[in-house]
Amino acid sequence: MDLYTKGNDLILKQPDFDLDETLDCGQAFRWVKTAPDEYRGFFVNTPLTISCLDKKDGVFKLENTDEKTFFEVWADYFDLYTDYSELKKRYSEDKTLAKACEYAGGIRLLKQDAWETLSSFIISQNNNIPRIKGIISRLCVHYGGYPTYLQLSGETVDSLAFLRSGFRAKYIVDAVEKISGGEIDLNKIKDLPTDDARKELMKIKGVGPKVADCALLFGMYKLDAFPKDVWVKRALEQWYPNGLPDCIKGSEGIAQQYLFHYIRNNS
DNA sequence: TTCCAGGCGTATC
DNA sequence: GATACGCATGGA
Repeated sequence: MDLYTKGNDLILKQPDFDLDETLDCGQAFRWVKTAPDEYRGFFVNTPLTISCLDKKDGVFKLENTDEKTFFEVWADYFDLYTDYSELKKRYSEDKTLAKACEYAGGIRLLKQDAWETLSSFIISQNNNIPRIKGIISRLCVHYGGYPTYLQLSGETVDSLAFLRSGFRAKYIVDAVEKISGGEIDLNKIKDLPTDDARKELMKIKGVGPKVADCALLFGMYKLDAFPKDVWVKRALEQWYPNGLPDCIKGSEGIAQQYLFHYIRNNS
């Protein structure tokens, strides 16, 4: 990571970072492509416009932010303190992962907000990415930003009908009730071992193993969480009938991102 | 029209 | 514990 100021812009030099592969690969749903190699989005409600000036050298322009916010928010969000070259080198001991890392070497894990991630992936179940984005967009337009669980407390299945989220509305309501009521504490869950944290999250209706693992991985940075959606299940059947390779141990979740993206775009 | 989507709750064995 | 089925919505 190398950050400097040029006029009114922040310039970031960062290898192993591709905007399309990272911001539009199904781990976050609120980044909007505003031009080729340019996205606008948020960490919760902190805005950023980011564009790539030089793909080969990994040069990015950050607008609508400042240096203080970069170090408080974005450096962590984009996981810039992790060496992805090193990670990919380790993953590439496995032949399939080597191909997946080569296919989309600019994927990074986004370290997102726990509540936004949990609620977004509740909405994601048995749903496709364009429609997930639509539901979350309607939610944010309605509240003028991504709503906290406190803002949502008091909403009902009927009052959330404008989302057109189908059967998922009742799950959102249950998550809001349990979290705003104190029955579930996301900050405490963050500090639990992954298996215990998963059990806690699954007390919420509509949160099963897959949604829980997405919240654990993307929202609580539990790297050993390994969400198994329909695509990853296909990848496991096709490439790993005898189990996952040892070279991903300790950061299974990041390897999962490469596999998810690879099989989704090559089948 | 039918099938599918970053699944899960419920019923049944 | 495993398996089968329904579920809201909308795009292909």
